Amino acid sequence: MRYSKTFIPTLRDDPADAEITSHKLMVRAGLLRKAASGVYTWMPIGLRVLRKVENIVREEMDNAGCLELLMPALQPAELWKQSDRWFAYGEEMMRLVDRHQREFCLGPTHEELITSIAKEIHSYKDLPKCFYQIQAKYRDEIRPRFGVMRSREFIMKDAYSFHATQESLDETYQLMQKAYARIVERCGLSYRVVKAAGGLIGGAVSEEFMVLADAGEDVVVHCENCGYAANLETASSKWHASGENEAREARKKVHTPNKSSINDLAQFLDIPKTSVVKTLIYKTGDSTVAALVPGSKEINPHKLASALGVGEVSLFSKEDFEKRPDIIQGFVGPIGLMNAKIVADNSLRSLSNFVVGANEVDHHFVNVNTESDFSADVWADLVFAEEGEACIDCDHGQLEGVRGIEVGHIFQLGTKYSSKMDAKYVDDAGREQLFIMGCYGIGVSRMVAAAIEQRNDERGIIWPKAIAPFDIHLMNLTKDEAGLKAADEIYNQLLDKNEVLYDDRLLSPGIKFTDADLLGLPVQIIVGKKFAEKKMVEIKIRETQKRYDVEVDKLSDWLTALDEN
RNA sequence: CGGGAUGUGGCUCAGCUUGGUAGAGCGCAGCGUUCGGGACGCUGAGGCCGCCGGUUCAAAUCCGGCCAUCCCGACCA
Repeated sequence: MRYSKTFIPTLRDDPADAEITSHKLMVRAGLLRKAASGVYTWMPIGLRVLRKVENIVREEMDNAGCLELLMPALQPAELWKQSDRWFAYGEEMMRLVDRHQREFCLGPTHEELITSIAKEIHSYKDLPKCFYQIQAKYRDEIRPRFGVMRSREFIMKDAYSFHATQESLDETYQLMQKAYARIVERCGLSYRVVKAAGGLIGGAVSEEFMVLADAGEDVVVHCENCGYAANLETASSKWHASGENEAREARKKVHTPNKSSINDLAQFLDIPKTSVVKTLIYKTGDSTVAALVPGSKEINPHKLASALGVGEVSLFSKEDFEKRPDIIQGFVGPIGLMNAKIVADNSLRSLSNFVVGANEVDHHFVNVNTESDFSADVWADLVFAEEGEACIDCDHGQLEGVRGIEVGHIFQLGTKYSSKMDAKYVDDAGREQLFIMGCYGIGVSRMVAAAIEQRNDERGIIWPKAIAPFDIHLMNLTKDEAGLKAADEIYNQLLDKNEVLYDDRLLSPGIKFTDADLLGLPVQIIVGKKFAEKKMVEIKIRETQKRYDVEVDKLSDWLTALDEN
């Protein structure tokens, strides 16, 4: 492609509304333009990158035996009402009404639609089946952010598998896991696979593919020793509460004037923060939940929600406390608490003689012990794992935290959707059975941003070859006939084996160099003054900035050698 | 939705405190000189100062409302 014939509007300044590197570079290099918050145009050169990622994904899905189809983005409300997600999805769903007042949404995901299609699989003999599509998804994010990293319209590859048995699902799940690993590797990115929370999609087994980058919105907790890795939302650790093995003493109520914070209270009573147990009041639906965790640890609301088997919990607000005058903010405790489910962190089992609120202004109980003083309705791991704590799997490795960008997520769904939507096949005994399902998503547009986030320098983007918009950036710096002709010839030759961007513009060299580094194609070939003198061109490797002078005749050998290592 | 900030040619911004002629750099067009890391000179085009209303002889500037955009939190590919 001749530069003069394409359209790559590059910018000198960072756009004012971009915060992170990948977003700034995507706009500056002319890949992306904003239409509205979280809604973007993929410019010609950006689209080339997107298509390359799509094609890698497509190849790997096809190799894994998946079938590509294309479902509509526009979906009728009825389907979503069958699965109850018309309500559960809430504000995040883009909804619209047609001229006949029929309700629709723009699909945030396609479990319902694909399940309705899968109903045409009637026999176990036709299982398993895995379908996928690459298509725009719509989610009315509370806060779109960071360009296409978190946008409201984005390109996703979503796949859905249907099975007769759990074993079959396991097999496909493993296959998809391998395919996903290959996709991220082929895109040239370093990543980690982590245990994940199911979220709104649901399901018991779920893993995320995280591209490692400081600008990532997620924190990956991992163990260098055994390779354990999990999203901070679900990560667990081994840590020890103090006060184990102490002789249990009798509970006592003490006066603690204005000491409602953990810090103040620990100081006032002269005890470690681990011995103060905080009681946090949450609501979920109409019910009230009291969550007990050691004062030194942060509660993880995701874990609380899954311990309760609900989608979401929210902390009591001022208004909630006003409605429950029996719950006294700052002095809440499990003893004598009415009409609230008590969920306690597992660590409290090995903690004795701790402190809790007395449900009375300015009072706490000391020397509290589980079993003798109160009992929990649910025991669970409720706290965030922290850096430096011992690994839950191997016991002796230390946990570390790194930031990552979630580019893929795979789930085992079980019969969650097939049961709601009554999707069945007939088994070998002639009986109807619900499909067992899995689903597998890759953020294709996000992958592009993640790649830039991981690979850039102060000059611009450094594309991995597999997803670069072109392979070679050829530029002609000469103005004389001979140089022009030579550059044209080199361009035509290179086209046989490469995708070439040929900067044929009549501009000063500085502009061409700067644009080339900003665009970040892996290899630059420069036809300049050495051509007139010695019939030589210069090859520059974008990543290393290293330059090599090469005779024109040897150019193709050189490029072949470059490809091979 | 809560907290913070911003809106002025295509882009990045100044001007607003103290009301009175709309500015700079870059980009764009033309001419000339340059030509290996965003060259230079001259000339020129381009702006309902986010929108609506108010105050005033007079509003980019002061006041009110709305809208849009960005950042921090809950959401997630």
